[in-house]
Parts: sequence; C-alpha cells; structure tokens
Amino acid sequence: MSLENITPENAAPVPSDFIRDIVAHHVAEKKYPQIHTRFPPEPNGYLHIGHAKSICLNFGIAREFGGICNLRMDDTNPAKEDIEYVDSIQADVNWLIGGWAEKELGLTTAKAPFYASNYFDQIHEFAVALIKKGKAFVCDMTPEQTDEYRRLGKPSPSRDRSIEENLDLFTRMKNGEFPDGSKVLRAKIVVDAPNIWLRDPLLYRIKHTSHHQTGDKWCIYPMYDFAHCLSDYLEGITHSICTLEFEVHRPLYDWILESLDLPRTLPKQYEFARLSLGYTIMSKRKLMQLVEENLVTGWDDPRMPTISGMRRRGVRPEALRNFAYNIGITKYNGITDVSVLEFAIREDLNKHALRRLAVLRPIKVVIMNYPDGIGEELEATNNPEDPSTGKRLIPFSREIYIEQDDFAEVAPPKFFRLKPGGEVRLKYAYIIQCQKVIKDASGNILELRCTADLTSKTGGATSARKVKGTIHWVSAQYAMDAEVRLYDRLFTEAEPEKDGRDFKSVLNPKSLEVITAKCEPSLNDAKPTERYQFERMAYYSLDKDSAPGKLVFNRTITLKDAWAKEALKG
RNA sequence: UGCCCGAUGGUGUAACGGUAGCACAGCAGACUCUGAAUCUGUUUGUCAUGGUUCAAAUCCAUGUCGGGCAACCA
Repeated sequence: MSLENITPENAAPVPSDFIRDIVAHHVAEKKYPQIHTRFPPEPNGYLHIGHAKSICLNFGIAREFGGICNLRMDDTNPAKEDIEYVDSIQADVNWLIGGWAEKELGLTTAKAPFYASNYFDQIHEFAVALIKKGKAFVCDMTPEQTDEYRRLGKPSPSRDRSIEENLDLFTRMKNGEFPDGSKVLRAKIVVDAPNIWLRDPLLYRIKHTSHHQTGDKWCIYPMYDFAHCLSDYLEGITHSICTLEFEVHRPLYDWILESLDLPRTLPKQYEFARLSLGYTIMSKRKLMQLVEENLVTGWDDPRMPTISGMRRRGVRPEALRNFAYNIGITKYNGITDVSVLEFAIREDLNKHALRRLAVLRPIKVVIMNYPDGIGEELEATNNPEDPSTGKRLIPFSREIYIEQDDFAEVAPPKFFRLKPGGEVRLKYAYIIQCQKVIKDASGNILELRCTADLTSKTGGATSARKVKGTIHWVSAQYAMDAEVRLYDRLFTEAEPEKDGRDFKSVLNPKSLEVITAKCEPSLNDAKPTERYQFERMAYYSLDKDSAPGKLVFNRTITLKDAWAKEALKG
C-alpha cells in the first residue's frame, strides 16, 4: 500500500499508554534484540472481556514493535484446571486476534500453545539449585502455622536445616513419600520483611493430583510465583505484563530470577489495571457459579461477559479489539461504562450488518385498495454503509404485518408513526393511511384497515411526497417465523457487588425474552457468519441452536432509540 | 494494622514544566424512505493545602479519599 492510500479511515490505530511508552523506550535504546510478551491464562475457566483487554495489550505490543507474544497456559494447579478450558482458551484467542496478529500468535506455530507444565522439569531443577545455594528450605509446618508465623514475622523452625537435609526432603517430596500439606518448599528471604511476599514465600507444595498435561508424573507442583517468572525466563520474555494485584509480587519475581544467577537477560514485570465494566462481574469464580447454578445456560450464554458468550451473541472480534483500544491502559482502577462497549459493538455492526425487515411483535394491516392475490417484489438495500453488498427483492402483498409499537390509537406528541387517519411510509413500498381499527369484543386490536397511495411506491410518481414517518413491515403471506432471543444486561445494577451485596441478588429477571418474529423470506438463507440488522430494531445473528427450517436469532444489541427517550419525557 | 499503588468533566483516557484535548454518555439543532447512521454546536474537569519555579495536572511535602496484597489460588 502506498503512503497516500493511508487515510484516517484505514490507518491502523496506534495506541499509546505508559507500558507502550516503556517498550518504545527499550526499543529505541535497543535494550533487547526483540520484544517478547506473553498472555498467560490459567485454564480454570473461560476467557472474558477483561482477558480480551490483556490479549490486545500483549499481542498488540508484539505486533506494534515487531515482537512475539506467546499464549501460555499457566497450569500449575491441576486441582482447578481442565482440558476443556485449555481448548476454549485457544479457540477464544484465535477468534479474537486470528488474522490480526497471526505472526505473533503462538497458535500458528508448532510449539504453541505454551504450557508452564512443560517446564516442570526445569523449574524443579531451579528449585534444587536454590536449595544448593542455601536459598530455599523444606518446611514442616501446617498451613495454619505457616500463615501465623508469616503474619507474625517469625522464622520457621525448619528454616536452618542443612542443605543436605533439604535436598533429601525435597527429593522425597517429589517421590511421593509425604501426604498433601505435610511439607512445602520455601524460599529463604527475610522472615519479617515489610512485604509479605518476601517472608519466606512458598515455592512448591505437595498435591497428589494428576495433571491434564503431565498426568501422574508429578505430585509436587510449583506455586505461581516460582513458576511464572521462570516460565517467562525460559521463553525469553522481555516484558511480563500482568494486572495490578501482582504489583506486590514483583520483588519476589525479581528475587527468584536474580538468586539463580541466570546467564540470559531477565524478564521484567509491569502491571496495569484490570478491566471493570458496569453491569458486569468479571471474576472467573463467580462466572462459574452462574454456570454451575444454571443461572445462565453455559459459559457461552450470550449474556455472559465471556469471549465465547459475546461471540455467540453476535459481537465481532473487531468490535472487541476496538473497545480494548478505546479504554486505554493505566494503573487506575475505574469502572468503564458499558456504553463504551455498546458503542464499539454498534459502530462495527453498523458497517457490517446486512439490513433486513422483520416484525417482532406483529399487528396485521390490510391494505384495502391493494389487489388481492397479485404480489410484487420490491427492491431493498442490503447495507447503505456498504454499497458492494447490493440489493435484494422483498415480496409485498395486500396483507402485511407492522410493529405494534409503530401504531398508536391515541398518539402521544411527536409520534411520527401510524395512527387513525394518519399516514406513514412503508419502507421501500407505499405510503399508507390508517382508515379503521378492528377490535375484538374485549377491545384488543385485531387488525388495521388502511389504504395505500398507489403511486407513492419508491421510485413512483408521488414517491417524493414527504411523510414524517417510515416504518418496517413484512408480507403476511410470505413472512416466515423465527425464534428471536432478546437479551438484556445480566444485572440490574451497574455495580452488582457494591457494598458487599451478593451479585445473585441483583440478577436481571428480564435478561432474556424469547419471542416469535415475522421475517422477510430472504432470512431463510441466513448464515451463522453473517450479521443482520432488523431495520429500526436491533442487530441479530443466527444462534447455533438453529436447524434447517428452524431459525433462531440472538439479539446482539439494539439500535439507539431516540424515540424511546422522547416518549419517556411524555 | 503493615506494605504497595492510584487520584484530570457523569464515565474512561491524553497532555512527559509552557494554550487542559479526545472518546463515550448527556443536551440542542441539521439531515433522514432506519426516530439508526451521518453532520453541527454545546454543558461539565486537574482531590486538598503548602512549597519549588517566570511558569505546575505534571516536581516536592503533608493530608484526604479510593484500590490491592497479607491463599499450600493465579
């Protein structure tokens, strides 16, 4: 692409934040041969939009600075981890940045993804090396005692064991001679350091649990702090970027690496604020609770803030990436307004969704002066934002459906839609006037009798006539039914856990409503990869529950609705 | 309580000692065969008090408020 072809429209946005500033500085001074980051999820749950922020940061930095980013399973606790999560993580990362960062995406290389468990042998050797240096010891205290001693800044009675004895005990730990919890390997740093993480922290614990990658090879597993910095080192990571809660661990991260007298350049840890989103919870543990207690249908329930949930809902990866770009990277713990996410989703879908006509809550309209039996096909635009998507034909007939909300027997002020005696344009078709409202005995509206201005058809003699409102419609004769799932936010409160309240007490009872809609026939060919805008309503995509002859659409997000706001004012 | 970190409109962010800008939201208007999109305009801000300086959102001190950590989780 030549330079003059780069416009603000197509130029890739180049984010700037304090971490990228640091990296840029390192690049400028040639501190490292190549920038190397990593995204290290623990496979104990599904990835959510907070992880998306981290993925975009880590892979983004690699991409922008000509570096590499490893996807690494941080799988040091087999008790909580599962292969299901390993698989879902790969699928989600691939979906989010596949095609955008393939060069940096470990998934396309033979050795990817990476696993911390792959380094268990080497990590074990590092532990032995630390013991030999007199910098680690085997401790016999119970977990409770350990807690208390660390809190009090007291030395463990095992602290001054000989190197030989430590070596022997650690070997026996490894050989499975001791039960879970009976012994641990600890770093020998400072018993009463102001930073708790320097008070002889645990390095290895005994866990007779088989591991999803290493099977029954190990009964001792390294703790996060020990495994993480060493995994970073082994992979040649230069910038180890994590969230704020690890800030206090940084001295330990450095201590371990520095204590080992390692030959290569050491990685450095940097911290940023994790994402908090309004009307959302982000804890994997709590999301799992929603799944396990069947408060949602699964990790990929379209109401979940998980990557798989948002994907199923119809959000495109571009929208998530844009969102991640827009919110920035700082060390400030704020709560991002959901409207920022919603804007990113709408902005993307507006450009890419095919327009279709569908009536969600139908009311029948009979156009009395339109001949029965002879239908006609009208031309409709697929996407005004993208002329290359062309046009399609939609059938028109004497009997149609319109949206209940588009008719008011007693119209409020500024109501531009259909009312008795009033006129509206049917999109792509005629201007109609409401002549009569037919009701049943109890006063429910059964149908509307209208007349059409037969020359007002789009392109026709009086087509230029201005009427205030244009509404969507669908031919009663040719319409097809589809199940439509209307999703709303999962919680009724912006801060579900504010003041320690139980997030389950503020679940939105109306977060899902299922209806049957009347759709234009072309939707019969709806594809799972396609996105649709049902004009004037919302964006939708085909759900995986669809089957031949049974369409199921998920509402991704509504269109902005200025009228709803206006109507509220009364 | 100890240690660490942070604080810029309603929300999220930029300004790296030199004109406080951007996005979302809000409001007002234009346009509209989507009350969408688009376009125009616009309300609102440097936590406080001192200090350094010709000049402070930025540097220093103190205070206030908020967050994190104190798991044989990551």
